[in-house]
Amino acid sequence: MTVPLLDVAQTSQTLEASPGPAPIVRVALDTPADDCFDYVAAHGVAPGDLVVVPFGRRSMVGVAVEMADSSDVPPDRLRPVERHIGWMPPLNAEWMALARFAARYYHRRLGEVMLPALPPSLREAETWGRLGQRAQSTQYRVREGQGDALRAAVPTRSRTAHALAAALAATPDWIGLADARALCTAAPARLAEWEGAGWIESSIAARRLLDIAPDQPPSVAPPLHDEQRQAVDAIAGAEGFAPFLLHGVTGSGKTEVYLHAMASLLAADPAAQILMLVPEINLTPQLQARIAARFPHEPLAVLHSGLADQERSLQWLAAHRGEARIVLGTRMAVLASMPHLRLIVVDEEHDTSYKQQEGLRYSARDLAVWRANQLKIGIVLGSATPSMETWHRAEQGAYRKLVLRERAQADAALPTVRLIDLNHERQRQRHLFEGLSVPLLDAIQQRLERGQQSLLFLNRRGYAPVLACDSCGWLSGCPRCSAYLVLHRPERRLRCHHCGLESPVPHHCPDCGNVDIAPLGRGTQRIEEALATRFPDARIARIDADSTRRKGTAQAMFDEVHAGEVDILVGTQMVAKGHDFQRVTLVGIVHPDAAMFSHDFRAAEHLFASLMQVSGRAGRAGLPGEVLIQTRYPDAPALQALVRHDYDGFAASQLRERRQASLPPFAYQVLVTAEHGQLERALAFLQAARERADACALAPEVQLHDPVPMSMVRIFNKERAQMLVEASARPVLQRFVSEWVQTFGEVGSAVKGVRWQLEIDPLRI
DNA sequence: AGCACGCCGACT
DNA sequence: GTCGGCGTGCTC
Repeated sequence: MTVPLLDVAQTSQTLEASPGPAPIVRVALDTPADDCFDYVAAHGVAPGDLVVVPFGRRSMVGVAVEMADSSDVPPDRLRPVERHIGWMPPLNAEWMALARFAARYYHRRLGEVMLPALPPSLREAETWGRLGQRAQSTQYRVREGQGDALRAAVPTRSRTAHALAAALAATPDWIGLADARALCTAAPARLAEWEGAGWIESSIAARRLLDIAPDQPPSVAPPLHDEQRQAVDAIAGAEGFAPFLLHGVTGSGKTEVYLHAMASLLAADPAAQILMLVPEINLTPQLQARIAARFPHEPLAVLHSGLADQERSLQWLAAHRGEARIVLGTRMAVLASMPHLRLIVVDEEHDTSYKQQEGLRYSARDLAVWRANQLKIGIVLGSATPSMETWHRAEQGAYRKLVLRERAQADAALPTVRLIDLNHERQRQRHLFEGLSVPLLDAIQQRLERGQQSLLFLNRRGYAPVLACDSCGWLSGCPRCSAYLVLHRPERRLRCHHCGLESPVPHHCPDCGNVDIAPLGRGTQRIEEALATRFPDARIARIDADSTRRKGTAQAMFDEVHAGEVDILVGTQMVAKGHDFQRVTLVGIVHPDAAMFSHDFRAAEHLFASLMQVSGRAGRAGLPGEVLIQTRYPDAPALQALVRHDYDGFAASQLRERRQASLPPFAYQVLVTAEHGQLERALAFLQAARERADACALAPEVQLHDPVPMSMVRIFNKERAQMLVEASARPVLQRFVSEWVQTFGEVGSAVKGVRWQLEIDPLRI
């Protein structure tokens, strides 16, 4: 079959021919000035379309939100839409409702949510053309005015045809690949007939359809154990909004549950799309491979910030047009347009990466839950250590709890967790070797002798966190931040991990001239070096943000570990997530104590989660695993709970404390941060804002704490202060904040030059 | 947020 | 006499 390609110009022309007056269009633009701006609509502009409009003296891309007959803006000030994207199906009402919710909830303008949610090439009108050419090649377009005829011709009793009809009813002019697939499997003859009748213009999509059914069989799904089976049945059998917490230790086979549930859904509904979120880019390649192997016939799109602009846009468009049946991505993917979304999976739901820490500070996990509720579909939140928020909701019955108690491989038991009491070690006159205790070193030695792997975890990259002068007490502080410059020995540089400042390592103390300046404390580089000294024959690898800076090195290093080419692996948080190291039988946690002194009430929760996660790397394939934790605080509840593998008990005690102290999830919080060259000004801004709060309606029901300097008070020469606002009910807090932020403009006039930000549901305080 | 206009100090 | 500092104000 020869397939005609559409060109973009032709498509735009056909669209412009469509009738209808609708003189005004409201457009969302990425500016804090307002939610929408009114324009005189061009022919064919419809809600959900991307448009280019004049704004001030430049042009901007915006989203046409709705049509209107009139505007509050005087007619002589209304300007016309310059052009609109011709070839992209409009964003649907559900997507716009999601954006609207996020804008309201996070107190941002509509356009500030909508436009950053689009891939970069769509936000820039200059790149529309090229993208259009490429994107055009994968879709069908229903000829103008033929939608009804096509609908009428769809055989009504076929389930796939129903899906097609529904899709056509939603967006009459466009058929995505998923619908075309349905058509082809349901009625290939009919498709040819319709094409013959000139109702559809087909493009390369047809060829892609043939490509998509490749020869290779799907990878064999391993048999499920009972708990997995029950979980899959529950998820697959659920109707309407169905939130699940899948609680299972590392290695209990959560991913298999996801894959089986996905398989069941994809089979049941030929148009269905599934969204799967993972915390980090690093985790996408291996999961992508696993999904592609299991579902070789299903188009899979991947969305994360590591993709080149054009590629990301094409992946996004595949999701948007319903072509991609599975979308795998990081937090940004929660805002992807997916017209046939039927199931959401949030893996490692407790992971703090789901919270965007700049710009629109959204929680992808929370938005995912909202989205599932909006669409009345299922959502699975998976974790070995659920967040207290999620756990609490599950305990309350708002989420259905699915538990995987056993490890999937019957021969893989939970690892033995032992605490190495450093106080005790010292009493026995046993000295640490570069921060490594005798029992830990012995355990590593044993693994080397047995040909097994060891993993050492510490959450500090670099060689040493600070350089110190012995004689005068000088410390290598960052001139721009209230942080120390970290020594990176291989590179012979001092680096600030907060502002990026770099300087060469000084040969003598800049204050007193003393040449005896020494690194204080230990990071991954120093531990790597120490191990190399102690175990000269061992093959040692270090995985952290420094060693994997170059693209692709992380994957290559993980591959080496998997291939058994490494004896000892040293790493940060990066090694804790997602990777199944089959031959690691020892996990050593070098220095967990810093977290015990944090002011953050979530520190214990996060410590427990990260230690539990890294512990899970030990002992997976029939070899018993051991976890050794060096600590000076062996009585810490998080460590004691870890020894007992007792998440439930730990969570119960955490929640008890939180309830007593009225902390989340028993209270709701908003953090206001202010930034200025002088701390006093930042504090003054917050104080002024606080004084305005009394005039707001719900002020008596919220608690405003004192403005205080942030714990990292200075970054890049900006002093930062914060003020915490709390209430016992979310709606109260939301309504209060909505009213209160409107006074911030006046506050800004009173205390000038201060940059402020609102963070809803802050994670770190 | 951008990006203008607008009104006061050091330079050819 | 101009270049440029960022204070104030607007964008349909």
